[in-house]
Amino acid sequence: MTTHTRPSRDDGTGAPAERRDPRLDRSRTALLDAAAALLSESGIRGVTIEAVTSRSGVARSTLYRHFPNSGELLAAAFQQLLPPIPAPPEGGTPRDRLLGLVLDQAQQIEHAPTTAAAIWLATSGLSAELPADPVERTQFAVLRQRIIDRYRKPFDAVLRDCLGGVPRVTAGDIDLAAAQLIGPLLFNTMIVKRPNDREFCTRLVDDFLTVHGSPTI
Amino acid sequence: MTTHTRPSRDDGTGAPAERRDPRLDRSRTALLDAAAALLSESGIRGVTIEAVTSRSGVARSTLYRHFPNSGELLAAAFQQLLPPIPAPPEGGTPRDRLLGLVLDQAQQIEHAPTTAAAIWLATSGLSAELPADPVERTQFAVLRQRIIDRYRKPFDAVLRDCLGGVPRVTAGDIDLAAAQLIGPLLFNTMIVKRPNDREFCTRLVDDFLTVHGSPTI
Amino acid sequence: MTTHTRPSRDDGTGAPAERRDPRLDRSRTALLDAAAALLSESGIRGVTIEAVTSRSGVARSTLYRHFPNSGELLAAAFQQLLPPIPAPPEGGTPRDRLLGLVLDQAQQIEHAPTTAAAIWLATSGLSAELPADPVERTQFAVLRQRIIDRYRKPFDAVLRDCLGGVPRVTAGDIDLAAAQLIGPLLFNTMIVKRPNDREFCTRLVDDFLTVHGSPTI
Amino acid sequence: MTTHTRPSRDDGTGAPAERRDPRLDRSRTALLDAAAALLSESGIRGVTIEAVTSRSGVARSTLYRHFPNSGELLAAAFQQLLPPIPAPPEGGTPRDRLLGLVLDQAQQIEHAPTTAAAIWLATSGLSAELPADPVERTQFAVLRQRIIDRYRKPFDAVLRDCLGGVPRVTAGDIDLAAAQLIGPLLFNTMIVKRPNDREFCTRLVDDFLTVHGSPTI
DNA sequence: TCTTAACCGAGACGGTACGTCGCGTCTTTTG
DNA sequence: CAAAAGACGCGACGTACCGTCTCGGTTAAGA
Repeated sequence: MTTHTRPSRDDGTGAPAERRDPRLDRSRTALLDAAAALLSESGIRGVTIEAVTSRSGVARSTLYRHFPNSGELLAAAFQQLLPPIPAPPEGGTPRDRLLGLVLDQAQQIEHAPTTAAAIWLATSGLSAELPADPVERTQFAVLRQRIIDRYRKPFDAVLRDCLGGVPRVTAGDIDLAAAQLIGPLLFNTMIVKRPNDREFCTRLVDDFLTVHGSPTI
Repeated sequence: MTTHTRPSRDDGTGAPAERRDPRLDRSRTALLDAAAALLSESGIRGVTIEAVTSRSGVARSTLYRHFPNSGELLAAAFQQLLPPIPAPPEGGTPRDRLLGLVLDQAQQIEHAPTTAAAIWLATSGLSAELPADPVERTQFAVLRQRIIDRYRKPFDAVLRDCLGGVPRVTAGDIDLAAAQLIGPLLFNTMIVKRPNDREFCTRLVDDFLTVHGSPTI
Repeated sequence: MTTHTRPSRDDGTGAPAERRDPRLDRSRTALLDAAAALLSESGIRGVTIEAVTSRSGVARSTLYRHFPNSGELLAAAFQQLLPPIPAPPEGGTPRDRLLGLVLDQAQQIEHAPTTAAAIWLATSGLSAELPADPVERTQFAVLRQRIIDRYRKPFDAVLRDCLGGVPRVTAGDIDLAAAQLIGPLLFNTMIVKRPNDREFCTRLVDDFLTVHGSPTI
Repeated sequence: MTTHTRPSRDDGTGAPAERRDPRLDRSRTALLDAAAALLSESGIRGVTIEAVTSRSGVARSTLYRHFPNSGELLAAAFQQLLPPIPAPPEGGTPRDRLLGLVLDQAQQIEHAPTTAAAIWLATSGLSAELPADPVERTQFAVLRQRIIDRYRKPFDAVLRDCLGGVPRVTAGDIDLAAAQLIGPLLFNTMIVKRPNDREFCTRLVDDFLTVHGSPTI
């Protein structure tokens, strides 16, 4: 089990971590470590309150002081397991960079926790009630944003770069590109259970460029 | 609540329904009706063994004679709720037909039970153990196939038709088309929570044709 | 630990015990045995749901099918421990019989479970909310009645006998006698923590007879 | 809610209250006020550590500096709520004075906190472990003494007075009188849940005098 | 007057017990 | 003899208090 997010005082709320009771961090870290370990070992079903508390040595009541329910705990555990967003490929032709990007994403989708998190988020939205208040940044919401960023961020960089010559690259352009390039990977993985091999990815990129590629790229 | 699948003796196992105790059908139908009703009323979380039995008046033990566990019951309930696969659009230019197809799918993804089922299937694959035996055609497997068909079948018809002039339309071609046209819809719905409006769908189809459209179409 | 109430199908509700699932009796008996044992070993505080279930091997949920809460369980455990109402003394002069009666009661009050039960009942009336519905014969109510009977029954027999010549012995007479003869014992035990020795009891009886004794007795 | 005991520096330990940090008194008073208020509002069950601290604004740790556990706090709260011992009736015939006394006590037993305290004390003796060390004058012990005094003191005064002519009135005589006159009231209240009306009290006194009354009284 | 030690609020922490819900297995009784 | 009825063991949930503890911040008392 490898945890990708370094332990941090920041609890994802963006609040400045001025002076806090250090015990809060201690117990929170212990909880997240245990939860993440259980998650990667036994899957979603393994992340029970009982298992997490007994493994971490943290008391039940303390757990509930950090997370309002088991869903939030799971969301936090997923965050713990998400690998950092890979740096977008920098050198080479625009085609190379786009291809690198798509291959990166394909690999991430292969990576269990990432997809699991994405799908779990979607499921939760259907089966359970979401926290309505958008202000309250729950772990659930944080996780959602991280998942989106994971798809979105690399495109921001590369596309903004590749289409640099073009006056305006709107957000809509990027959204469309992400949908067209990542969506098919998702479809393969989720629905038809087919692997995203290099050939498939190349095809996606080339088709994309056929349509959107300005002569300059 | 509307049930889309007519009550049938066929339990999805493909077994010939020759001579069976009629009581078996009675209780099975009652269970499925109750489960489907609960599913559409209260969502996945509402489909509990207790709720289904008490609502259907069928005994617990009888339920377990039909479904090995609550997951299978849920899968069956989803099937009950899935609308029939829409007939692929027939008239018009290939572009019109493709667009009709994509709009259909966009609408289906909007339709809660369908997406819910798809996502739940994906989640289950992650969190729970799947029935390993591929021979045993569980309701789970049946549901998976129906979901796939739902995406795949219409493309079979339309593409095979549109590209009729071309010597070979391989299965791979169809898979690619489905991935490129449906994947983005899925991405929008699941990840970024954006609606699939008509403009977006049109764009997908046009881009697809720009690349794959032979002069004939 | 000795249990004074024989195991019985009757659960105190007075319902005829026609044909019942024998498992109900099995688990109920196991629960009551465990609870009574814990009660006599560790006192009221020892009768926790956890302790009772783990000791009896009966599941939590089963316990709650028999007793709506831990209070009712405790009440039932007390019943289990109450010794049977002693047969009122029969031979001898009225004075002898009354004295025997009072000595009996003094001894009972010495007997921990009986007093504990009585006092616990009183406490519950103060600290917790009693089941309001008098129809619903909870274990709590049953226990209360048994405690009252324990004081009242022997007097019924003896007084009715002693004052036999007198045309009417009203319920009020018996109530008064019980209060005057048992009350002081209670006072000694509860408030001033003094023992009820033979001398004290004799004194009570003699004083009582001085006042109420007709020439005939 | 009326508190019968004036706020005092004396914490019942008998220690001389020479020079003390005034903050100690401040927090102690706040705690007792809150505890007494909660007790009279919500009964014994309402006097929790959390409720008392949050209501009084006193910190948990401060509370535990004053009271070793929640039982002691409750005992102190009871003391706070006990009305002062009523002055024994002075004028009139001995019979009048005795009757006044008994009616007073009957009324006190009606008064919730007093009985509650008495019964709670009795219960605690059964269910929990008492502080073994007799030297340490806990609030618990103090409360016990106050409850006893409450029954005993008035009798001391009246009986010593009434039987003044008689050479010796022993402590035993007074104990007996208290038991015979108060015990029945207790019995009525605790066991048979019957009210102590004036007729009953009169009867008790008259019977008592029939036996113990010298010709002079 | 200025320290400095006691006292304080706030509340995190490990525990124990509660009462609830859902599962999948099983027995008993009935139509 | 199969279906209903539902008891049963199990395991997880979220809540409520307890008594201990660690924090800094204030404040009264002695230098």
